[in-house]
Amino acid sequence: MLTSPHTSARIYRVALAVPIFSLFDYLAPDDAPVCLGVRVEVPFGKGSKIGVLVAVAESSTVAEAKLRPIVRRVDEQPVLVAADMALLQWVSRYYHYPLGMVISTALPAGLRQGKAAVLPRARYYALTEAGRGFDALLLKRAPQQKKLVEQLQGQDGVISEAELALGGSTWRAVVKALQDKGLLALADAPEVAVRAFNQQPGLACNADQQAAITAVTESFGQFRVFLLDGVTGSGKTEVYMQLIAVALARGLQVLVLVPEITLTPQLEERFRRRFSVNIALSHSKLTDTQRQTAWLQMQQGECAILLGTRSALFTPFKKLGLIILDEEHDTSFKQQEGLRFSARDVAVVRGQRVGVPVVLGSATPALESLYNAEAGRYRHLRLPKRAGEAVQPGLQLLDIRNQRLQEGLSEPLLAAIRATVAKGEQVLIFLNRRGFAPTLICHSCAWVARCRRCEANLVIHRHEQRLRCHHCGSEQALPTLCPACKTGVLTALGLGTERVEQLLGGLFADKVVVRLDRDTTQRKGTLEQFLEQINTGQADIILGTQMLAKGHHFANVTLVAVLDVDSGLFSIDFHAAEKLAQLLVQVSGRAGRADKLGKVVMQTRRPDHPLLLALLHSGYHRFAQTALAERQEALLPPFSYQALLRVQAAHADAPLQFLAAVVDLLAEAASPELLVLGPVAAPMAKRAGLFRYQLLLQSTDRRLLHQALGRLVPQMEALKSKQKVRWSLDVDPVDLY
DNA sequence: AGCACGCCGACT
DNA sequence: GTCGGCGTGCTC
Repeated sequence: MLTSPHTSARIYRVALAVPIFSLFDYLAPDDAPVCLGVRVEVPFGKGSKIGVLVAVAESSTVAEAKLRPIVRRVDEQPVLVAADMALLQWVSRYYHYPLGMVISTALPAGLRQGKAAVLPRARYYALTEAGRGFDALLLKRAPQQKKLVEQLQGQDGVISEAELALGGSTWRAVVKALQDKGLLALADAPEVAVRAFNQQPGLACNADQQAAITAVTESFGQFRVFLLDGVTGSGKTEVYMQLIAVALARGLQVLVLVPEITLTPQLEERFRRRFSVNIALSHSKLTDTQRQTAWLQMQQGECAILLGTRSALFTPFKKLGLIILDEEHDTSFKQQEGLRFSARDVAVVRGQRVGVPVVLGSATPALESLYNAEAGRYRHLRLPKRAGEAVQPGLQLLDIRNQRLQEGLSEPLLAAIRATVAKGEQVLIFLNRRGFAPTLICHSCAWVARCRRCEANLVIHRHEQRLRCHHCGSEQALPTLCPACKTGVLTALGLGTERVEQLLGGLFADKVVVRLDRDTTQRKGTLEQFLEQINTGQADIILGTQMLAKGHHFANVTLVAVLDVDSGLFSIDFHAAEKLAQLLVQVSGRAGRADKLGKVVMQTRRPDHPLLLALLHSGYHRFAQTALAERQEALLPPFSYQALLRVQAAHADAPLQFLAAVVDLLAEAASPELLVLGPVAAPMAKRAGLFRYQLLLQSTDRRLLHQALGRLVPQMEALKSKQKVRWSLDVDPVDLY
């Protein structure tokens, strides 16, 4: 026999969304032309699944009897072209995550399920031959028709229904009338619908902004990373918009990534006012259909700008020309479960592969970005001046040792609040802990309310009269009597936003106190309502958590208070200092807009702490230098590379057994350049009923680390002790918890 | 990840 | 007697 069935059959290699590090082989239909990147439906176990065809082979290592034919080919055209697929394959290798799972995070839900990859038909109109030569003055009695004809004559192109709708609600009648006159007709979709007509002129830029715009513009058409390092209010957004204008004028699409959904409406509004092109949005608050539409619009070139969060990074583009990533230091760009990718890092890789400039913007760049800029890998563009009249607010430390505190607020701070609201100005108070108090303790027997499933205390939510675990979500009614000794008085220990709100409400009874945290903004639209209330001056004191620090500008805030700086100073995670510094600077950026001088007060028991002093006296960049020097000394990232192996199991000893086996495996391929730290119990050793341990791998040689991981992953898959645990690998972790 | 099979508790 | 709990095993 010259050919065995094994080698004569054509094999499709298909990526499926299952947590297995291999492709699945199927018998290909022998007549069909091969087209990589199309979706196929394949039999899988009892049922069937949708996967993506990633390779074709002549033979398979899978036993012949196991091979089954595909059910059907879903797409005519690939949903992912070679370049998209290459990026996803890189992501799969770098994060050591199965390709099928990577693809599944890149595809919108509908496409994952096998729905047709078709856009709701968008219709376009263009002038007819007669229309192009028509004297528009003859339409002077129909001003809207005249306007449209002139507009289209001026730009010599097509216009979409969406674009027409921007011109007013009567567009259908206008189009109908012009069609009846033979001046306008349906047209084909344009190649790339990114014409920036009706673009509003940009604002005047200062020299620094202009230099940044010029530098990036000169890099169009080639890969280069720019770190746009500009203090709050220095006009980064204007730089983005002028760069977008350049891209649009060249018929290129732009990807804009922001860390949080709350930031998209503001940016979207500014973009829409400036550019009358189609802008697609992609973030988790949209429906699956909306996200899929955005995805297909970008892929097919129907939209010029995509504005989105982390997951929008994988959207395929027809003609990508520029990537902008705002607030690049923000850790929301790092996905914290499943495929733990950094949208910032992958954006840089994407820019490199496609050959386009990548702009990373921040007032407080991540230490690794500053390091990359210093090393010459990124071009450092500085915007040191605030645009307009605004003055950088003054940071000041308030030593609260030996001070009498009322619910965590010192007397000098209360006096400052009093003085500020008396002037009719607003106060922003920042406390990164929601709920009423983090601990409920019995005054007589010292019983503490603990979560049964986690190694954590339950948080008191007094308004709802509940105890809640902020780690697993379990909750119960707030007891009135100590469950242990049945006699003691239960006392609330510590500070949460709810408690501070209550104090302020009492002390400033004639003022409006607004609390902004996950508990008060749960319902859709409430955040927007609060922000509106604040911006129209109907709030005097604004109190809240993290969410206050991001992106919002409060024009009338002249005093910002940070209540618990110290909790950020003493952490086992070496990232904590950097995050605290960024937070303080970002928070301070919310104060002192326009003509009003702002002040930022930080309560601390460590007024001599070097980090606080560096930040206070020399600013963020000097702090960053100091912190980078410390990291270099300790060979921590960015001077080394890390991967964290997290393991959890229902049984207490299973994770350690597994990790002991992993350590043995690593020892076989021992290298002095590869540090194996651990295994240790996770900082929260039990969470949601599962016992957690971790192992940290570190090396100054990135290639070496990834080689070790590449060997380790299949070995871990083969371990017998694997069956009792769940493990996940976090490459470049930003959170060592 | 799903989705089966498979052996031990509280219910009609 | 069975409905169903989630342990573990497999998917080309």
